[in-house]
Formats: sequence, C-alpha cells, structure tokens
Amino acid sequence: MESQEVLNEELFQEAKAIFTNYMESNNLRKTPERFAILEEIYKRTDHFDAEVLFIHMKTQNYRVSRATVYNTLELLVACDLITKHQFGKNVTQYEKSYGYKQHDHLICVDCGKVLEFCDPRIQNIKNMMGEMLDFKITHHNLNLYGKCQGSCDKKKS
Amino acid sequence: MESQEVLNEELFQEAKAIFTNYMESNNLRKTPERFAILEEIYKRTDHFDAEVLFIHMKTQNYRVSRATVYNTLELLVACDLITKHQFGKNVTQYEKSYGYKQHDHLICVDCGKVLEFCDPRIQNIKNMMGEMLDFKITHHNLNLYGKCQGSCDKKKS
DNA sequence: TTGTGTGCAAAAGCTTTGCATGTTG
DNA sequence: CAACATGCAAAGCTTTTGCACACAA
Repeated sequence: MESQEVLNEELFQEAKAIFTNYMESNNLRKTPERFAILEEIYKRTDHFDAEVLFIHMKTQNYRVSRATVYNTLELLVACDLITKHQFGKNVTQYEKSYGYKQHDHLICVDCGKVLEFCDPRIQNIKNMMGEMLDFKITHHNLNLYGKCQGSCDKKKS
Repeated sequence: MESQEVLNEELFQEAKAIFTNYMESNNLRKTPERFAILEEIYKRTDHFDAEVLFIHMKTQNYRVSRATVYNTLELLVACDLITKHQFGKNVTQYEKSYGYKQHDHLICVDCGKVLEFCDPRIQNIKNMMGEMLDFKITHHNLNLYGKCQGSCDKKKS
C-alpha cells in the first residue's frame, strides 16, 4: 500500500497540459485541488481507489474532501488521463493511463496481486465484434483471474 | 426489468442435481430457500443483481431475506451454476451459467444494453498468458464498451 | 437434539448529494 | 461579483454481520 514517490516530471507536465486544455475547453475552473490530485496520481504506481488517494492526500496535509476527489477522478477519466477498473470487488480502482500503453490485467484471486499484459489479438476481436454487432466500441476490459504459482502470500487484500 | 417466466425444466433439474450434489459433498443443508432461489434464477433470462432477485422473490410471496439471497448466490457461484460480473457500476450482476456456453459481453454505455458474443481467440490468450506469467487461470471477463448504433433508447439504466 | 441456516435489522463500506462558504474568471 | 468548486457531513446504496429462532440431519 506504500506509494513510491517517483514522479516522472516530464510525463506529469504533459498530463497537466492535457488536463488544463480539457478544463479550458469545457469551461471548468482550474483549481489548485484538481492539479494537486492529478499530481498525487502521477506520483503513484499501480492501482488505487478513491479512499486510498484521499487518505494519502490527507496525510500529506492537503486540504481536500472526498467529494472533490471523486469529482476530479471523474474529470480525469473523461479526458483519458486515468482509467477506471472493477476487479471483481465493489470498489472502483483507477490507474493513470497517459503515457502508458494499453494493457490488460491478470488478478490473483488469493492475494489480490495485479499483473499487466498486452496482447494484440484483443484489438482484432474488438474490431470484428464491433462490426458484427453494430457497435462503436470505445474501450474494453479483459481481466484474467487465477492463482499465482510462486510468490503468493495469500489473502493479502 | 420484467422477467420472463420461461423455466427450462430440464436444464433446471440438471442444475438442481448439481447444486444438491455440491451441498451434500460440503455438508451444507438442503434448505427450501436455497432451491427456491436457484429456481427463480433459472426462470430469469439475462443479467440480474441481488436486490432485483430479492424483490422478485418477495413479490412472489416467498419468505426470504437478503442475507439468504447473498449467501446462496455465493454458493451458486462456487459450484459454477451462476457467473458473477461487474459491468462498470458498483453492483454485482449475475447470470446463470449451467448449460450455456462461455461467452463475453458487449455493453452499451448509453443505454446499458448487454449483448453476448463468443470468440475462441480468448482461450488462446488465456493459455499463453497463464504460461508466460506463471498463473493458473481459472476464469476471465472480457467486456467491450461502446455505443449501439441502431436501437439505442439512451440512458435506460 | 444439535448446530447450521434463516429472517430481520442494524452496521459497515463506498459513493453521492445538499448546503453554506470560498474562490476562479 | 456571479457562478462554479469546495469542504463537511449527512444521506444513499449495496453488501455484510449479529442475534435469536427455526428446522434439516
């Protein structure tokens, strides 16, 4: 649960530019809270939920509320800077997505560990199914569930 | 939200046998509530959540509680008679799975409509990734999200 | 008869909403 | 200065838990 304070400054600046642009185009206010949340997210690695992010900001003495966290997460999803996931539990998890290539997830049902992988065949499936079923497909989630054979410390989360 | 009272009697009897066998092997009690819930599920088509199922049973004058519904759903997932889904909202959805071939879902982000499709390439991806990442993969979810082009009555659910 | 399963209601966990206040444009 | 965003707390929803009673084995 420790977040590693590794901020890729360059990536963050680009993300910030995208966010700024998004807010300007939509007549949204560029508040310090919104930028602070973006920055915290871009410091984090892996996956997080709204509560974890909120607590993390609180312990860093930011003055933010849950409402603002939820509100901002929604904006960031809307401009594709973060991605929303449901890994089988009723908690929405997020991960930053700008500058990272599209990938899918493999989740250990024992310890909750999440691995990532890419497979180009999914793109083919999306294209084919979109055409067959007359859908304009915008995104997808492929989650594989199983048990990791090696380093599984069971029932972690 | 109407459930269509079409009970495939044969399929239901087989499912019941599987459930009975599961309960016997695990020293669980074969209560009338558990069978009633299984029957209601096998009457339903499409996807449902715990609350919908609970309400539906209440209106049919069954005397069941939410606790029992949730408990039984868990058992049915454990013996593979139903499948659990998270289609992006924080509600767990289920569908009966015995007698139905494995399939994935295409969800309309406007109206909530869910279509099903099959693609054998997913099996290949599962096999390959399981091997590469040293996981014993038990199941998966592939959800494609998009907008249906034709008969979309927008914002239904 | 014994202990698991049940119903009911309260509690818990995540997310949304209402309202007064603060702050951006 | 006007509207939008924020903080806070309360409310909403889904799911889980505690407890006394019921009933399957």
